[in-house]
Amino acid sequence: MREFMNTTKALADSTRIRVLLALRQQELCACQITELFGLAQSTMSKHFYLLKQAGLIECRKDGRWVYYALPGKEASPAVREALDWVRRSLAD
Amino acid sequence: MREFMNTTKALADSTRIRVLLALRQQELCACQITELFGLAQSTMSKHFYLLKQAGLIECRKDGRWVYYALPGKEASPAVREALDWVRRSLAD
DNA sequence: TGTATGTTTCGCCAATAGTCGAAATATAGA
DNA sequence: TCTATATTTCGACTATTGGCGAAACATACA
Repeated sequence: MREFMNTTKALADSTRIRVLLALRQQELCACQITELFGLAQSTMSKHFYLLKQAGLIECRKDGRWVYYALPGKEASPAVREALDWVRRSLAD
Repeated sequence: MREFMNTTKALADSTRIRVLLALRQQELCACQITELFGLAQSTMSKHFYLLKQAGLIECRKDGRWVYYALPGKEASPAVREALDWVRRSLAD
């Protein structure tokens, strides 16, 4: 329950949902997503943190850059179900 | 997207999730749920409103009482998917 | 080592959301 | 009609959250 609420709260913001949608095709650098959204770096960093906290994205550090992506096969069933639900609901 | 965010926001509160869980077996009167949760009537009324707004519950008025229940077959696919996701995630 | 650049952390502020009590509304029954 | 009870609406308060800029941190490169 605790973990589930963590997930629902992570999904209850349109900026964070848009991040998940942006990552559907390929991983992206934090700066690319930030540029894309036109919000402050610090603001986006907080959104990334919340999504990561919930397991909905994962990150990979490469030099100065941090790349974010949707989790792969290793994701927990709960995370996979959540992401599947988002995908199905916003298939357009 | 707009409607989807409405749903995620409705799901992003543990009291409202608990309402959905309480209704899994059978419909309940507003006063029963309120009694069960120990919150003010006005507080619960607002929670019911938000859940109803999102289509996640429906209500039936009988005299002085209002009965709430999960939506039946007539629910939209979006609503059904959301409720299924909650059910699967909190199956314990 | 020093500088430039990408990212996160930290305060702070404004907007949103959860909570309550009181008042208003609706309905059953005396 | 009057009273009791169930519910909703309203106004206020508080907690949480999204937003920003500045400062701190990390890393590549001159």
